[in-house]
Amino acid sequence: MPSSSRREPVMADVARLAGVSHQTVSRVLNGHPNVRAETQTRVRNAIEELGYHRNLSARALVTRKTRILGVVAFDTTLYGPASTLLGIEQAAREAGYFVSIVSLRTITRQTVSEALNHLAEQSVDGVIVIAPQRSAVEALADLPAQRPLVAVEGGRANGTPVVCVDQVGGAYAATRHLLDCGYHTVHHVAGPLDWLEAEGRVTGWRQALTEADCPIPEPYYGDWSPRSGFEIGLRLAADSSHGVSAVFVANDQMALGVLRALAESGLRVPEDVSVVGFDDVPEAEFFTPPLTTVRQDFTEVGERAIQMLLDLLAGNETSRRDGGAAREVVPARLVQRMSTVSHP
Amino acid sequence: MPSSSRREPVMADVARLAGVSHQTVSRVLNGHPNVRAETQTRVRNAIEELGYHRNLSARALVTRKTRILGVVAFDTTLYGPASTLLGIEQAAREAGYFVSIVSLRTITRQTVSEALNHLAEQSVDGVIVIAPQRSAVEALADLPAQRPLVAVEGGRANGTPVVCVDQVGGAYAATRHLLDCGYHTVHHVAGPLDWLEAEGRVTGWRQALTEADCPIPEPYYGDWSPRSGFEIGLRLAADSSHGVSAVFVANDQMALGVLRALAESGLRVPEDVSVVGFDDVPEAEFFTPPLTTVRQDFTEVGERAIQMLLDLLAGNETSRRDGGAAREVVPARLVQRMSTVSHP
DNA sequence: GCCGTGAATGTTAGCGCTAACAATGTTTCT
DNA sequence: AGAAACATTGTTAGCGCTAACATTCACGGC
Repeated sequence: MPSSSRREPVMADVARLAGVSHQTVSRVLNGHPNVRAETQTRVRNAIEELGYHRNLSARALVTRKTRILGVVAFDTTLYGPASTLLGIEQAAREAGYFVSIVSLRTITRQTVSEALNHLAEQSVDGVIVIAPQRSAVEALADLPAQRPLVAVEGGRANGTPVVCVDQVGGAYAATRHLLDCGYHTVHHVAGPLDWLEAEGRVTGWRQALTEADCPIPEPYYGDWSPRSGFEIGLRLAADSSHGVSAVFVANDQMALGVLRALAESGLRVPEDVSVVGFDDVPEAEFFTPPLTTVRQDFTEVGERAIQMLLDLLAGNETSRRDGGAAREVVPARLVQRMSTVSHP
Repeated sequence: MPSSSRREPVMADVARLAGVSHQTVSRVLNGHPNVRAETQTRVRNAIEELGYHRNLSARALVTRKTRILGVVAFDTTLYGPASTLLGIEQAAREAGYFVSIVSLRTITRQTVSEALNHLAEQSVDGVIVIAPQRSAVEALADLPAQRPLVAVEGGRANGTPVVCVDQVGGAYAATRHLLDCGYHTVHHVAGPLDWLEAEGRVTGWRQALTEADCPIPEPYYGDWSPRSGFEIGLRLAADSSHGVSAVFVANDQMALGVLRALAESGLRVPEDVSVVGFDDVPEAEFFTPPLTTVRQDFTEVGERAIQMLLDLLAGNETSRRDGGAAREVVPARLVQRMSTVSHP
């Protein structure tokens, strides 16, 4: 079987077959302008015939560009990060880049730094960090920024460009919606405060209450898990005698736990308590009852992050770390379902 | 700022600083045995001092190994694929490999083939395909297998090594559990039949019923989404007059829809109908009621897949496509919660 | 004391590609 | 017509690394 033992064809093989120099093959491959149409065809046919494809290592060695983008992500089993990652990967591939991922189990300065080193080893052309926690942001701030970098949900530490969802606006809309339902105030089940998303949602919630001149109850703090939502839900139920009747929960998973706790405590949603979540996971529509929540367009976030990173690469580092770092905000919008109802 | 304009250090720089040849540096880096301890230290110090790290493109060019593994995945926003991907990535990184992913929106022969081409362009050392659909398996079978490949949930088409969860056993356990609760038979809400997982679960369910000599009702077919579960749930509720009272649903998302539909139809779970799901997503514990389901250890699957692929790479293609392709089966286990109850 | 052995290091030759320059033809302008 | 411009192709020199071979030195057996 000679064909299987033959080595992969290289540019010189194509050149020989097409009767040109290897440089001409390179020119065809790279779309250089000054190649005769007839020569192009001959080269392309030879490429086709041999099943040739470029050796990217050799190319990267001389161009100093790997066309690999690195992504650092945290807890990719959650709907949000997973969707963002998907958007990133598809946009990157579309643009002719490869995506190398590093998933973190925990976010600390050290793990973030290790992840970036791992990607640096690979000489990625640029990095996207899905960095929802304050510690990640700090880790980024500390690190020498040798390489184009875009943060997703990352705050604006040290002038890193950022793409994020309008957490404040989404939370404001959720809270406003509950106030519009006729409640005197809205309780809040927040996420862990070292998460920027949690903080933004607290801010939006508080802002809506302040504007409407409502009392601002102490928020409850969960850890995003259904379990924490459940436990807080039990406390909410106990407190409901003294007026808990509208709750804005910082994510859908905790909202699920809250719903469950309220049900177990004999409270009906939305008749006794109205609940709003955040994320709009695919399941939210089928909770009991279907959850009114705030939709985030994660795919859009991923696409914009890649776009920003590509701009950075094209602009050859221009406008980076010049104090005027870009910040793109993707809007969030309320999706009304059945866990909220107008209240007399 | 001279330090910022200075180019990245290369092996020769390290060699100069350590007073050795570049080859000795290479030997230290690659753990060759015959280097004096004192020399090693000098080299390592020089590496440290310069912040040197190898240029992997140059290395790959000569070794013909990129140390990149490719992963082709489908719908990574689902809990299962996302978890598997996570396990794969972490195990690969542990082993000193990089992971390049390609996410597919749809699985067809063409998209799978394109994804593999994309990875081939990058000269990945090996590929893992998370290939839960029959069409993916067929696409793999068609493709020239130039490169070590492991399939996850992929059937055993054409002798590709496979890692998968014991779908049949899990479904059997779920069905058996419902029979043990005292039901005369168990209805099944299946996934789309071109998914191997759906097929395996149907098989396990049917097997348990056959063994117990129970009537085998026609399964309902959904598309994994909560919505399809909901719609089927409404039909189940309508049918419940003639005896639907135990349901095994092929995944937790559809089970959620079923629960919702039953509740809307005024049927209580588990008093009127018992329901078992499949997957054990983190939310399952907080459904209304908490869902009895079958847990799959996706992380384990990912780790084993990497292990298998590394073995393949180490064994230098041995034992590949020799008819005796490996097949590892990861057990699934029933998690009892509150959506099932013993029935008189 | 001489030689074989092996440990420790250095030297050389590419891997396959692109950038830079060189060498041709082919227009086009004056 | 001659020169200047341009289009088209070829030639050469590395990019930074590892494999293979070459060299040096120390040591033990005879």
